[in-house]
Amino acid sequence: MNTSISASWGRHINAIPPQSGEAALAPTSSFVDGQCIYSCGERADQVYRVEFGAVRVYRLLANGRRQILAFHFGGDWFGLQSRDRHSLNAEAIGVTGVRCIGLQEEPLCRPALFSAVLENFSAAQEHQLVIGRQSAIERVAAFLLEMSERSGYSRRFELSMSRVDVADYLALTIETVSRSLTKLKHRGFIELHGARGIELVGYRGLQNLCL
Amino acid sequence: MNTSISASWGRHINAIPPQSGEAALAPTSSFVDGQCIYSCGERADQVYRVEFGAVRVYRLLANGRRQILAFHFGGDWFGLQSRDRHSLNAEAIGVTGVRCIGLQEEPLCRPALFSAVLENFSAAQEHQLVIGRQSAIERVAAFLLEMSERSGYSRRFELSMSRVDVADYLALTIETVSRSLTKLKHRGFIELHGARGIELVGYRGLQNLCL
DNA sequence: CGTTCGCTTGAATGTGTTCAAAAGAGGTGG
DNA sequence: CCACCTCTTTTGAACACATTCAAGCGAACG
Repeated sequence: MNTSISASWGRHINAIPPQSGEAALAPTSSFVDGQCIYSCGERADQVYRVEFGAVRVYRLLANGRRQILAFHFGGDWFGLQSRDRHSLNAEAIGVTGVRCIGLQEEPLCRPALFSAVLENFSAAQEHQLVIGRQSAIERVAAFLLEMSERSGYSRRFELSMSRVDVADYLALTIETVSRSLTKLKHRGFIELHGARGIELVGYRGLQNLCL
Repeated sequence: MNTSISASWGRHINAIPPQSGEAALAPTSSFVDGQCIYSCGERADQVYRVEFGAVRVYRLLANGRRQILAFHFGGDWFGLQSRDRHSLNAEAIGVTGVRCIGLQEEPLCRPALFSAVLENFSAAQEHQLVIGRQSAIERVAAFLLEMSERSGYSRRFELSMSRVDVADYLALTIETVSRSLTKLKHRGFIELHGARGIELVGYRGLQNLCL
């Protein structure tokens, strides 16, 4: 159920009701794969933090194309907007737990939020560089390094997202992503274990590709 | 002196010394065209606000390519980083006045700064979309609309930057930018007045191109 | 065992890049 | 004021890279 551009879920189907005390201030909602966390046009009166699983933040264009602006994993804050309405969509990737915090309860200028935005901003800039000035194989290499870093710099890890997601994140097609992965394998930089399993053999080599 | 990737200026050559009172807290420095405001690796202990002129924020890649991440104009804040050192470069475009504010004097979480970062973040995301999922002519159209908006939605305006800057902002080559402008002219969307003068004839048409 | 879905591979096409040259614009000096 | 120079921009033709369309493969599931 990953090809959920057209078949999108409603909001908060499985939302865990807020409990008394601490949980009321920061309730955790659970989402299934492809389920919408918030969508473009809704009021942006909450910020979110990933507890487990992963989240994709994206926007759809008129021609039907999709650009994923960011992936968020455990501990990441997301959902902060400059205006009062969301201009993007957020969906769960796999079973995902998200802590929601109302902005009225939370001082907007809390240091943690501030650095969260700066972190998001920095990541967006980094990604601008990748999709702006890197070739297909370099983008895929950069992506793998980013995912490795996000999973604690592990040499072997499982991608939590499908090829479609990777392609829409890197502004490529799934075919080009697939071809680039094959090239990286043939050049001895990576080893593929099934569709999602990645092993970085030539870490240095990958880094050299990206800059 | 716009081709100043290799021939870069030193910092603060024309920096106006801080004056007593209010100016000491927020001194305004003046920069000439192409002059460096801050560069990658320097300590990021200040935030900046454009008083007049324009600023380009960019990064150079190993292969010599440049990606301009943002242009900043009068009133815009820039220079905020998540880490303590700049990961980007900032240069003046034309004669430019910049107000510098030390971060130690300024509470980092001031609402104005917070919304400035959100604004920057939002612009970066918007730009990700443009360079990720738009064709050359759509990017140029989006750029012209952005510049028009930045100059108070005027139908007729002068670009403050060269074609090289436009190209490096849109992740294209100068040739492609030039060709796209010509196409837009032939399609009756714009009128060109010299190299920098732009007149938007078909505002609606341009908007339809972008989404 | 057959179907479905996601991924990979192949061939043709198209869009943007690269290299090269010409045309404009702006500035200086005679 | 015009000629000349330089730098930017435009235009042209060949090329490269990613996309598109199409088919084949493999794993998961009923």
